[in-house]
Order: sequence, then structure tokens, then C-alpha cells
Amino acid sequence: MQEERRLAVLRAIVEDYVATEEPVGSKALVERHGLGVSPATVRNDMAALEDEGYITQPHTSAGRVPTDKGYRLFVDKLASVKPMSAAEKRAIATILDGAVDLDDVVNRSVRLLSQLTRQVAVVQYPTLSRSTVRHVEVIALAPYRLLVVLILSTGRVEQRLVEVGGELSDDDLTDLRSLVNRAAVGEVIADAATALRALVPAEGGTPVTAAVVETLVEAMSDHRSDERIAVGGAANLARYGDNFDSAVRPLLEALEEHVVLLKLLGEATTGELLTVRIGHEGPYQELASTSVVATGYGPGDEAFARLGIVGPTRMDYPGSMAAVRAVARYVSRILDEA
Amino acid sequence: MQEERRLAVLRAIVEDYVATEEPVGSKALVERHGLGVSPATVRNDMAALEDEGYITQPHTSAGRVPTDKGYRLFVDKLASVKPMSAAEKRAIATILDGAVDLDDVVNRSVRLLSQLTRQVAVVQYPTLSRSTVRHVEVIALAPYRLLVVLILSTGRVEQRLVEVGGELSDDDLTDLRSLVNRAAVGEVIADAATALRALVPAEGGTPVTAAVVETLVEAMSDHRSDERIAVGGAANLARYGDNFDSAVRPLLEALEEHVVLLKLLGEATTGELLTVRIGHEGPYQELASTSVVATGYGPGDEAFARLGIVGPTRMDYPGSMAAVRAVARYVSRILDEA
DNA sequence: GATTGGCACTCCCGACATTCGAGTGCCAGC
DNA sequence: GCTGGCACTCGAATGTCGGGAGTGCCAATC
Repeated sequence: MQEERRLAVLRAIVEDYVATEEPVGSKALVERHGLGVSPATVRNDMAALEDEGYITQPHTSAGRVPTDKGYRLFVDKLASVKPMSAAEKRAIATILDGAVDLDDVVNRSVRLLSQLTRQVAVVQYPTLSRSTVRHVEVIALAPYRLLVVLILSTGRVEQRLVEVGGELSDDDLTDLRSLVNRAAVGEVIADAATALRALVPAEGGTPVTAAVVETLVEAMSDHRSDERIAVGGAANLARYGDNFDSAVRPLLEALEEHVVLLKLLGEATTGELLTVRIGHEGPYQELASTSVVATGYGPGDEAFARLGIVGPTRMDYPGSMAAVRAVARYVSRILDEA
Repeated sequence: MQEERRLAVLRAIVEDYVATEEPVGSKALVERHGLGVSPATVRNDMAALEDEGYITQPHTSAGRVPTDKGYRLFVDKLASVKPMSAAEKRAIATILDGAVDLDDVVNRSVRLLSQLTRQVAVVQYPTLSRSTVRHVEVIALAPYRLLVVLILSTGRVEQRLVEVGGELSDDDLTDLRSLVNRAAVGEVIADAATALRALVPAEGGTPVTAAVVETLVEAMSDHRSDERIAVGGAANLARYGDNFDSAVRPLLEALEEHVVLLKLLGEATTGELLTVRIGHEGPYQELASTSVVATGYGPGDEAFARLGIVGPTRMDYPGSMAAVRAVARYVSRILDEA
């Protein structure tokens, strides 16, 4: 089957090119991989692969380099997912198990991912949108000044100051506290918000209740925390080698634009699927020479947020995919336990 | 006075080199600056400056480049602090006045600084150590599970979960709450911690009180928040041009090592002084080609934390110093008002 | 029909030579 | 002490030229 061998050749080209960073020729290919054919045969296959757009030559009489399309085929059809070694698994477990709170989990994950893959790692903080309300606390800091604390099932805590028009007795406060808790606790935040809003007219509308409810609803719908992102391993950009301006600069800029990063990671609605975006496949022309490997994570079956890595199109896809998946699983498990 | 002119020549060399990034020769110097002497004279001065170690030639028959010692003299003696333009002042005010909370202030400052100076900006979050306790809240999340919230004068809020051995009535909780608040509110955190610790034996040591106090003390002495740092403008690293490996890579690594960054910013105890570290002057060999301009900031006369910029030794010192100082002043004022 | 060895061809890369010019150091004269 | 002049140095840019890796194609072979 020459069709089969052609794919083997493509796989070999991708692997060698990723390893050596140099265009790979027919002779080196048959030597390094145990294809039982002659260089001339490989050359024919290469010509065919080039016709189909999977590989290309930087210039005549140079070796071949995979195109984005070639990487795509490699990832979709040819990449056997390289399992993590036992040592790596142990490292992931020990590092993540030591985390003390949510922020720590995220920070450790980012570090871990960047070390495992030697790429830039990106981890989105768990979003509010699918989490449930665990508790609401209302505290009188001073007359006319309340602190509202919103505690979510993900462990995230949001606090807001509220200036109110009237003074409250301790009893008023207790009533208010139980009122909002009865309405919100246990609900997904979207539902909690509507339940809270329903309180205001029913209650005849004490201005204090209204103010507190408004603050809570705002805190729930506030997407700032949806956009929170941790980035790590930027030092790995140094290994990009050449094409600094064309590749590294736009990436550095993107790393500071969290909105762009979120787009790159992919919509959280994509769920837990491991997604790979290769080169030009995304909406950003400037990032045409970078690829993204990302997946969703979160407790239970629903994905709360996403994490992944960003690197050059010429990257170790099997390894990166395995690392991303492994870290996502461990983090999810930890969130499950919490 | 030839001595005076020599310094003028040094200043001109620094300014031209910063602007052009190329070794500057005697002819170009007299043309671009209005020194009323001939190139030959300047050459003599240059030779003298080189003997004294202020400038150097990359190779024979090239222009001159300032040494670290040269930059040092420039900063200490020659740099007239370039005042911010009215537009820049307005921009600083509008951007920072829009901040909604402490985190927002820090984030905006970092952005602002990096944009003003076109360098990497670093802002340390206000440290706990000098802030006072504004309020402590204890909330029963579930039986055996308390949430302790610590609110500080800087606006920072720390929360911790506490698992306790016994169940608490509402009255117990109220007692506990007022107990710890009486001990801690208004105190500098170091004093608050000792006051809290004193509670435990006096109280006969209910295990719950002990657990809560322990958590609070730990939260207060926890230096994690001392080490929190915001970094921005990493994309400006792209303008480093050449010497990627020797300059950019170590800097990228340092930017992820917050401990290193804190060292670079300088000990907070240095106070509000504007400090400039040039090239090799610091303890880090790898950062020999980078300089740091930093200052303390914080409400009142005492500095709570530091902020600054990191850039190549070849940077616009007067501009950077002015920007750092201006931002620090505005941030301090905002913290004063809060 | 697929595979293979052979062969001419292409073109990048590094080495070497050459030129060009900016910049210097120094000296004699003002 | 400043200046103009002059010889000198050396890096950057450019040109030339084989070596070599790699290709495409073709005829021969299985």
C-alpha cells in the first residue's frame, strides 16, 4: 500500500522536523526511520505529498517542511497519544495536591504545564457562569457601609462594598442575610440572580435590600472574573530562535491581551474536548506561526474553564496533547474533591 | 572649562546612543548638538572620557558607547528630570481615577507605566506588613466549617476556611466575632497578631477560638501577598532587537520569578526614594544589560510597596524616572483617599 | 505497476577576497 | 587649548566561487 507508506513518510517528516528544526531530506529520512524502501521511493512519495499540500520546500533542492495542512493531518490521523510516564504522573499529582486554594491550583497548573511542555501555558480561572452559590454573607463594616461576600461552589469568593442609605440593626441584618441566602444558595448563579431580583418588588423594596441585591446580581454577572487568566513559561519563547518579530512579538502582545487569549483557548462551551488549532486556522493573522493545544476542565462532567499551551506550529503535538489532557484531568479531580 | 564640556559630551553621547542605538562618533555629535567646537576637540574629550571609563568603543574605529559607569554619572549628575507633559499628566489622572478597587489600581498602574515608558513595568501589591486591621468577620458556612474574612486598611481582603471540631450556636459566633474584633481592629497587623495570640490562653482555650485565631495569625503573617506582583508590557521586550539570548531570555525568566523581581525593585524599606540600578550594579549577572528604575509608593509618608520599570541599560532615564515618579505619586494619592 | 539506482541539475551555505566609509589618533599650526 | 589635516584601522557590505545536500527524472528491474 503506497498510500499507507505516504502517511508514514509524512509522520516521519513531522517528527524529524520537530526534533531537528531543519528541512528533512529523503536520505536522512530512510536512515533515521526504519522504512524499508530506498530514498528514491521516498522522493516520489514526497512529491505526491507536496502536490497534495501537506509539505513544502523552502527552496528548490532543500528538504521538506510540513505545512499547516500537514500538521493537521498528523494530529488528526497519525499522532498516537504519547502517554505520560509514571514519573510525570507522579510529579503532576504531587505538585497539584500541594495546592492550598483555588488561586494556588491555577498558579501551580500554569507552572506545571509550561514545564512539562516547555511552552507558554495558559490557564483560565474557573468561570462563574456554571458554578452555584454556596453562601452569601452580609457584614456591617460601619454605619451605612456593608460588605457583601459571595462564596461560590468553585471556591471563588467575590466581595463588594455597598453604601446604603439607612442604618441597620443587627436583627435587620440577620433577616436580610437569611433572606438572600434562602433565595440564592444552591442555585446556579444565573438562576440565583433572577431569584434575587424577584425579592425586591416582593419585599416592598426597602432601599437597603435593593442595594444589596443589586450588588450581588452585579457581582454574579460581572464577567471580569470570567476573563481572569494565568500565564506562565513566557521564558520558553526564547527558544523560538529566529523570526523574532514575526512570531514572538505578536505572541507577547497576545499574552497581555487576555481577551485574545480567551479566544485562542476557545469558547468554554466547547466543553472538555481537546482542541488543537494549528497556525493560520485561527482568526489572528499575526499568530499564523503559532499553534494552540487546549481543553476544558472543571469538576464533574461539565467544563468550567479551559487551559492549554501556546507554541510554534513546529511543536511536539503528541507530547503537548498528553500533558494538557493529563493536567486538565488532575485539576478537575482536585476541584471535584473540594 | 574643558571639564564642563567633557560632561556635556558625555551627556550628548548618552542621549544620542539612547536615541539611535548606534555607537556615536565625533562628527555626528557636533552636528546634532550645538557644541561650539570642532570634531577634533570632541575626540580629545572622548579619549579622556574613555580613559576614565565612562565610555568605550565596541571596536577600534567605531563610535563610542556609554559604559554602566557612564550611565551612572549621567543619571546622578547630568539628567535634568524631564517633567511630564500636561497631556501625560491628564492621562495618568483619568486612567487611575477610573479604578474601582485595589487590584484595579495595580493593574491600571502597570499598564500605564509600561505605556508611558515603553518598557516592562512592575508593580508590587501593597504589603500587609504596615497596614492595619479594619474588620474581621467569622461566618458559619456549614456545621464545623467557618469562613474567616480579614479586611485591611489597604482594601485588601483575605479569606480562609477553617474546619473546627465543634458546632457553634449563633450566639457563640457573635461572641467570637466581637472577641477577635475587639482585639484586632485598628492595630497594625503585627500588633494585631500578638493581641490575638494572647486571647487563646486567656480564654481557657476553646478549640474553636484557637483554630480561628491561628488561621487569622497565619493569614496576617502569610507573606504570599507580600510577594504579589503585577507585570505588564512584556511585549516591549520585542524592541530589544539583538542579543536575544543574552538579554531577553534571562529577563523573561526573572519576570516569572517574583522573588527575583522583588529584589530588583529593591527592599521596600528603601522608602520613597527613586532608585536607579544600572546594569551590573545588581546581584544578578544575567541581568547585566538591564537597568531598573523604581520607587516606593503608598498612602501617607510611609512607603507600602514599590513600583518601577525594567529595561535595557540603554534606556531613556530622564523619561523613565519622571514617569515612575509621577505614577507613584498619583497612586499614593489615590490610596490616601481610599 | 511499484521500486530502485543513476545522473544531471539546482541552489543554499560558508569561505575568502575586495571595497568602502565612518571613525580614530596624532601632530603641527594657530 | 583648539583646530584642520592626514594616515590608519577595522567592520559592514558586496562579490565570487566551490562543496554538498537534495531534488527530479528516467531507464532498468522485480
